[in-house]
Amino acid sequence: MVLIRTCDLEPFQLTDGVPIMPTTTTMPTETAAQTLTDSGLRSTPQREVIYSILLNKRDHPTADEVYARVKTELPSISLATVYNCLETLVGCNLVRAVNFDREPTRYCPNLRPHAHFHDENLGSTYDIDLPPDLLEQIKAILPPGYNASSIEISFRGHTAPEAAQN
Amino acid sequence: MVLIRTCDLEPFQLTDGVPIMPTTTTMPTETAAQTLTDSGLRSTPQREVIYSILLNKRDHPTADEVYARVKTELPSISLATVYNCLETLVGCNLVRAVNFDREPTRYCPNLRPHAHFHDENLGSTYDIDLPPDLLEQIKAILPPGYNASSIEISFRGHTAPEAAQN
DNA sequence: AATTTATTTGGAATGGTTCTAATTCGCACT
DNA sequence: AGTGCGAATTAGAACCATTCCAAATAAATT
Ligand SMILES: [Mn+2]
Ligand SMILES: [Mn+2]
Ligand SMILES: [Zn+2]
Ligand SMILES: [Zn+2]
Repeated sequence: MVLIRTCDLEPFQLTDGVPIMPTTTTMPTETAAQTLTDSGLRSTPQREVIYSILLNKRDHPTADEVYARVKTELPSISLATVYNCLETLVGCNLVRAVNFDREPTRYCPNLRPHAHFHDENLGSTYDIDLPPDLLEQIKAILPPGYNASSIEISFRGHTAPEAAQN
Repeated sequence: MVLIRTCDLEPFQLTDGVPIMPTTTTMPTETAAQTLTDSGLRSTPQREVIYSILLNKRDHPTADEVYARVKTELPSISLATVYNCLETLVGCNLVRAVNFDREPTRYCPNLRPHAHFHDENLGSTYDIDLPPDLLEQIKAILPPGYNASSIEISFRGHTAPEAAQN
């Protein structure tokens, strides 16, 4: 894995030549470290590694799954720190928390407006891109006086085997 | 409160002259007892009272809130039974479980397709009716091979004081 | 280097929900 | 109406994802 930098601002990680970067509407203009310090927080190895783990495998892992993955890089990290870091990353809008019913919270670095599809057979979660016009239509069903700060759309169901997923 | 019966099939509860009934697209054709026995389950006082409590005050109560309300009618009921009954009512599609992030599950007797708005100030939850065509448009964003068995749409935000709620 | 403040850490606590095993109930069949 | 049997209720224990706590460590500031 190699760190590259585009525009002298954005450090992206290369794995097998595939650039890994946060999925934003526009190109990201800040590194995670920048976003953290901009929010008055410190850039720590734990936060950076956890963020990179979310970027590298976007399968919406739970805190436990993140814990298992980060331990290979930071063997002495604690589960409490994983929770703390994930909360911090969510707090500065680098990551989104995704919930399905009462299952453990999952974490997603995709910052574009998108819905989630949860395959009940596989337990897998997929991103479904949300057309901007549809998002507007959905917001439009709210009666006057209802001011939404966030919208969440989630599907449950099954995926056909031929719909090849990552 | 008076129990009335229309069509010799549907027992509705009258509170101050206002008929209380499940909110379905069409008029309900079965009583709760019917739906239960049709599902091979028994109609018990606990199940009936809990269902009537959900119909009478549609504020999306939690299991604890249902417990507090049902105790006035069935003082010896247990919290475990409240959970059991709610699960049973959800299982035979008389009631829907509604989740906001990791908050306690709430329960809703509105069976029409609708979204939920959660007021973060008041902690209140409101039903937002969902136009059928919009529901179709939302389903249409799924790639081929993704078969959704349920869709959930939830808003978080604040309501203006003049948007008078129940 | 010393001080200050933020972060990490292990372990305990929390709280909504589920599980367990005993009791009670509803219902079908005498 | 009484009996038997499976279903439902009950109290309390257990579960488990998450949060809290207080001590240790690390990062920034002086
Ligand atoms: Mn699942
Ligand atoms: Mn709330
Ligand atoms: Zn996602
Ligand atoms: Zn509802």
